[in-house]
Amino acid sequence: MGRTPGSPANREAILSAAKTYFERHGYEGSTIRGIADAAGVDPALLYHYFGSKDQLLVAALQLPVNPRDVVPELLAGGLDGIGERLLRRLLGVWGRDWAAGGPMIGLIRASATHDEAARLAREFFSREVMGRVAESLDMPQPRLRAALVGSQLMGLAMARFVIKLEPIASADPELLIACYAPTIQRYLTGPLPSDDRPLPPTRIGKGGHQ
Amino acid sequence: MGRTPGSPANREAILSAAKTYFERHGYEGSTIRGIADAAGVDPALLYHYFGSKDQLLVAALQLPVNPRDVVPELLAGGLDGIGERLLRRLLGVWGRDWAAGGPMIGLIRASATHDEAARLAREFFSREVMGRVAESLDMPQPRLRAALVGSQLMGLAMARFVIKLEPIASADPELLIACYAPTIQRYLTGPLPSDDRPLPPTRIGKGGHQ
DNA sequence: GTCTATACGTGGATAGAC
DNA sequence: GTCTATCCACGTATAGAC
Repeated sequence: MGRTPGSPANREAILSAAKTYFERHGYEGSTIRGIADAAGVDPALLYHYFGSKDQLLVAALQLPVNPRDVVPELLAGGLDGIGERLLRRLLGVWGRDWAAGGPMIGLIRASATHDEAARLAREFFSREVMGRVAESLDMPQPRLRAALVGSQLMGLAMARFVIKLEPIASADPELLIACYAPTIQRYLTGPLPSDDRPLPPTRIGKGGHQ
Repeated sequence: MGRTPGSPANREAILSAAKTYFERHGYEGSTIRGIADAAGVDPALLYHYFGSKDQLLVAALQLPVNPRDVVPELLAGGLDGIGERLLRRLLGVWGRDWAAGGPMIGLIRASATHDEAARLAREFFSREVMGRVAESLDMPQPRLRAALVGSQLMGLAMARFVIKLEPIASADPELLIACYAPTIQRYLTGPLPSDDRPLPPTRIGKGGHQ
């Protein structure tokens, strides 16, 4: 997608600093001045490049990998063991501690206090992730399934990186994979309750598309 | 435990307002002035009663039900169907929308940006919840099990109340119970990976107590 | 117990020189 | 493109009158 307008010396530094800053402190906890300091540039530059704190947030939280590519790639391997592959991939991206590259953590953190970040996360999840899954997953109620998966992954992220709940926080990735894979697998391919009994008027999975 | 010192007219109003305020806006998003306004009192009163914003937070986030009582109560019903009972109980407390009484949501929200809140959540979870579970649950690796449960519950809370991810956000509680109960049940009573293969030196469940 | 006034810092954002 | 200076709003917290 070409190059974003104006990518000289410091723009990347700002973006990189903003990424880890939002990741650790959330939205309100992050300050323009603080990010500027971390990037080693003048605060005014952030406005010059991004206009506002909000816009810096959305710029910083662009994911390094596009689910548009990843989701089909994971599904291409077949439904068997997809839970395990998904987890292994994700934990690889997140890293063990605060290695850069976990803007999703930043998004989660920011979502907790900042409404726009929550909206961002919601729309991203609904459109990019759940949409893709719904397209490719040959199962009833794909949106519900994707949301269930998302909820468990968010919980894992919270426990491991935000709350730092032991033993999850410092557990070996393989242990986490082994623990969570069956859950993810069931959410994606297992039986779901409303297969049996019809649902109250919450219109779920009705209409089939999206 | 008796009565906290100085419980006149407005103290309860402040506490109640602070509860819902932290619940919705997290820690940094909540302001002394805002809480005071919501409670209909003067900002200075908050300092008079609680001393600081931090102390107000810990006062406001005292859970209405004590896990010390709830955990044994749930376990008393036997291991069969404990996942479902746990979920039903929890969703009942949380309510459908922003009915007061969900300080746990506030704690989660605040934890995302405020380190002390995260520490609070961690210690509360480790000591109060996981400790109780470990005592009463006759299963190997009780701490890991409790943490897994916690992670899924946090994820559910995030999806339903913070990110508002559909269809989870507006789903009928019974649907959620049906979806999540098997997961919780497996985390509590199902087989866990490290029953088979020994773990890397992350010392989990080794030593047995706390 | 309750409120007014205020100190003091810090945050986001802008104007304009270089 | 980069930096200095600055505006202005709002945050926590305190002192002290009533």
